[in-house]
Amino acid sequence: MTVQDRTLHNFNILGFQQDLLSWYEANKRDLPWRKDQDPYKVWVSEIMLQQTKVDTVIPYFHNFLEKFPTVYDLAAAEEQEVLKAWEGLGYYSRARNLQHAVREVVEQYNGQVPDNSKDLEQLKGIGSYTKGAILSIAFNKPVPAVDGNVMRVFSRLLNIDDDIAQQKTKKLFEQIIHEVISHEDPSSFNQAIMDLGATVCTPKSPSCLFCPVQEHCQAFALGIEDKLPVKAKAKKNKTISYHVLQIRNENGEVAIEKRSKDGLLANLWQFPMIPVKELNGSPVEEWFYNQYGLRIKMGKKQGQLKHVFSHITWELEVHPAQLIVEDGTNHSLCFVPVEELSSYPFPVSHQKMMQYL
DNA sequence: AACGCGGGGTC
DNA sequence: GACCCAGCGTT
Repeated sequence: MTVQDRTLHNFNILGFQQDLLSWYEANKRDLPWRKDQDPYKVWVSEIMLQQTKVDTVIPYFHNFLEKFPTVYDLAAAEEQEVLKAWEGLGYYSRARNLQHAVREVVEQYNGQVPDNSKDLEQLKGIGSYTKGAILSIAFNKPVPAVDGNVMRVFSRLLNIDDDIAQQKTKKLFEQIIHEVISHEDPSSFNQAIMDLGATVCTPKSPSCLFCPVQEHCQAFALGIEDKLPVKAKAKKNKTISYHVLQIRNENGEVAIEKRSKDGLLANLWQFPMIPVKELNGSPVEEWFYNQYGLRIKMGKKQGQLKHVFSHITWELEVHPAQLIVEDGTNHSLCFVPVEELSSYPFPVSHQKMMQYL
């Protein structure tokens, strides 16, 4: 059974393309990365837009392009500079992978973003969606760019109830778009689906009465648009408690450290964090000495905050502390003046704690 | 195939 | 609270 047999047997492809594209021509959003088709700008915007709303991305996009106008500027930058420009945007591996890939483009492709699938998909951070987005938007090639929007729109259009959280469902939609995409204007086609998904065919309360492709939509005809798409529930979020120390030395400088190069918030900076679970009732000062080899005296709690990630919740209790002896031995802490903190990339949770300094 | 990976907005 | 968002890399 082919994709066409299962889903497209009664779908008016040419009529759909025409209705979609003429709606897009009249209603497309005015977005900063749509001013030209510079592949580098398209690339940066697509990485920023992964799991991130347009309104959040816009100021970051402007700032990033101002700091790193070309692949050469980004390739030459310090990673910490790039992370600083990404600070607050989340999913920081996107920034590190983007710079890694841009350096490869400079070295292997003479600074030209590849215009073919084979080369694009082996660049770090470019998966199936981003590859399709770059090829279609920047190079006008008829390649599917299937994201959450596309799966939502087409699950409703074609009444497909496969779980969109599954990998194989994304492949099904890529086959469908392969059949349906406009070869006349693939760039507008892919962007039109995204605009439609963002502004009309929304996750909740879609505006079917104003939908330019309503007459092509099976879910609307059946009155089941609010039942689609089907998506498996996410795993439950776990809570971890920490004491966070804002340690001053005799010069009033404050202690920060760089996080691991792997895992959560990789390579960002933070105030030292003590997992409450590891204390087992023993004093923080003792745990800290065993871990860092430095004597400190902890002060009274200054405040607390809760920070929710997609898969973890941090419960943070903020304490001031004083360094007793600077022994000059190896430890991972840097003592820096408070006014210099703004030059380091910090997670949002630690930015919020700076009010207690 | 499942999981780790941010942060903000909406209802 | 739960859910969503122009997903990807690792295991």
